[in-house]
Amino acid sequence: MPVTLKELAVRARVHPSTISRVANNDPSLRIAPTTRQRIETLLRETEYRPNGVARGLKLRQTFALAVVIPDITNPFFAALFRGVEDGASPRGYNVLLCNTDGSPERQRSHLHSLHARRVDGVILASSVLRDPSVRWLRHQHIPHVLVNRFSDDGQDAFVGSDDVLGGLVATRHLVELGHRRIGHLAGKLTVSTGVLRRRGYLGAIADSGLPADAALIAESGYTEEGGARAAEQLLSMRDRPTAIFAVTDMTAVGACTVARRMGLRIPEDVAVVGYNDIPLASRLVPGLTTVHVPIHEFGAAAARLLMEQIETGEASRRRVIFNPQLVVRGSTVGGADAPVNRRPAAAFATE
Amino acid sequence: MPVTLKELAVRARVHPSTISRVANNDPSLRIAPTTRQRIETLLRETEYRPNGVARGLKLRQTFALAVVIPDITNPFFAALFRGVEDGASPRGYNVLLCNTDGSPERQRSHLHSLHARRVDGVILASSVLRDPSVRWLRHQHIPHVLVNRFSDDGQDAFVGSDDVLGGLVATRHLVELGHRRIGHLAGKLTVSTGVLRRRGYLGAIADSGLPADAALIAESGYTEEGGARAAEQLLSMRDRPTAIFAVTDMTAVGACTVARRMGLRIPEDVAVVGYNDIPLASRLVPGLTTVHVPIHEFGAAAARLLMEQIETGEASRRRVIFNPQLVVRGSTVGGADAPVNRRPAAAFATE
DNA sequence: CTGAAAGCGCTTACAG
DNA sequence: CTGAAAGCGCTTACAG
Repeated sequence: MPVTLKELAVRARVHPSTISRVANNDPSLRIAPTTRQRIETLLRETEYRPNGVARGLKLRQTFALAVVIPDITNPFFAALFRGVEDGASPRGYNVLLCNTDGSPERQRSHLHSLHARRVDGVILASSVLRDPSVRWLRHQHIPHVLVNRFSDDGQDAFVGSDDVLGGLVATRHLVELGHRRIGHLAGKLTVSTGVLRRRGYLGAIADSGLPADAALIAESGYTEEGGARAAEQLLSMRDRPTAIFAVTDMTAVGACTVARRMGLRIPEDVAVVGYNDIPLASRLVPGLTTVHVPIHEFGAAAARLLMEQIETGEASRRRVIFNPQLVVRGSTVGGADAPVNRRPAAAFATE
Repeated sequence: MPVTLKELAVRARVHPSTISRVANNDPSLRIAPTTRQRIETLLRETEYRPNGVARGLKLRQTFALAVVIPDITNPFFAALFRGVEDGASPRGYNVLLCNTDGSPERQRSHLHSLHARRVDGVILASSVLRDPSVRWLRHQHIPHVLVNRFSDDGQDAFVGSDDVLGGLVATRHLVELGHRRIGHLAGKLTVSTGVLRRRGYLGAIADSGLPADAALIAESGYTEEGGARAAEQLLSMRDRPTAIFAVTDMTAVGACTVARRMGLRIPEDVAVVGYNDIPLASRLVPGLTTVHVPIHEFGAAAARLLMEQIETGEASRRRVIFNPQLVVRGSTVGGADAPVNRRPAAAFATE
């Protein structure tokens, strides 16, 4: 059992409160230098560290944050988590990690458990539109920040990218390469990224004067498997698309696998664009053209926004929106994977 | 502010302890059915959930575990974490995640912080041999399990693979393919996996009757960059190796990148074997031959071993050692990546 | 059958 | 200059 204030008090022949004050460097404490000396030595000898649980009960602050995501084995969320920890850890917070696998029920149950644990705040990257769990967070006055996906527009602190713009530049890139039939592996209409990236796609098609064709949109969800399934559907059409914009890199990976299995060459027979620029994207052969977003920065910015709420005690609706940037690789332009590695330009943040 | 026992007691006109007993389904409680009814309704209406911090203080159990790893963006550790959470979450534990980036100082500081927080136990995957932090965990009687790497042989609960055997089968595979000069990207001698996999490599070389050549061993550490650097050194030799066994998949990835940049074909000019079989390994082109270990199971087994210690209150030195299994892909055998093997990997990843 | 009390280990406003 | 007390929100052995 670690040493307690009470035990130290006995050994130093002072009151426990005095030990506490010395340990916490209470500036209002006037104390005989010799007594302070004695206590400080004792503190060092015993390596005293206040019991965080008792401290948390008294102070009503646990210095624990939580990150709730679909799945940490997706590289996107791993990078996001690092951003959060790198932002929060230097300021004394520890971070809990909860995976939902996209299940609203698991999300709900995790949030209840985190609330019972009195975490100081929650970063949520798994929300859907009009998410009951997010509304519950607001109702409970639990400091929270949504990342990547929002729930009710403008109602919560949020960090993400301009998904309409991202969908637009991705699709416009394909238009400019001369593609006339461009398919879209679409996210769900219940998720903000799904709705907005699709809107960007449709906008670019409209701008280009190409005919809109609903048959070119296949809902893939956000999994590699879903991407494979939806791509198979598009690529089996009589008049199949020569290019595909996928709502995420993982769905794009599924599409590439299927294309290859169908004997189609990338990019000659079908060009593919993803979204997020996860580390995997540049390692594929050919490299995956994708919309770069600063994932690590998402996490760090979310941590900042969250700690700000915790420290001021006020809920915030601040939004940090990063500018997405197209990164061209071999999956759309043959030879773009030249050995010389191109670095994505720094993204611009608006706060 | 969430509702407390005291407030509920006032509303139900009973003593707080009675509410607590009803909420916890205390079997020794004899209570008038009508009173119980009244209390249960109140509990439901208010969605009462006991304050976990207060509960933790009283019960001396926080139902929080911690996972300490070098870096969650390494797919190996992401899969490991999932295993832990999947094992611990159904039993009511939440899991904290701490990244050390391989720094002993960060590891130490994280462990101190976790101890102050009174986590019920720690799963540590970043230990070195004779690790002072691990000794500190033992000294503090903090339930802990080491994963993948051990510190002092047999002194702690441990989950891992037979690293000597793994190094042996990987290297023997290259010998059997006819390679006579086989290089090794070696882990550090301060880390158990580094020492043991190297021992397996040396054993296979000795068994085959090939001459041992110290120049064929280059220390890479465990990063992709380290792998690239060390591989460049080996592949620049006059009498360069025709095959390389890398201590982990990530270092193997670094080696492949360098080989390609030097104009060497894989596997024709240089064959490469990794270790761990991270999800990335099967997606590379060519696929990476590697030593498969059940990463998710590592995490789940570690969680089991840890919860066992927590629940019995006794430290354990139990060891769970998995058998490594060679997986042959295109990085050592041309054509091993035949399309027929190329099902999309089972993916539960969402973005 | 239910209540009153002690105590987990802290912090801090108040006394003296 | 330091101590004594209250209280954060629970649980549980003990009383009645």
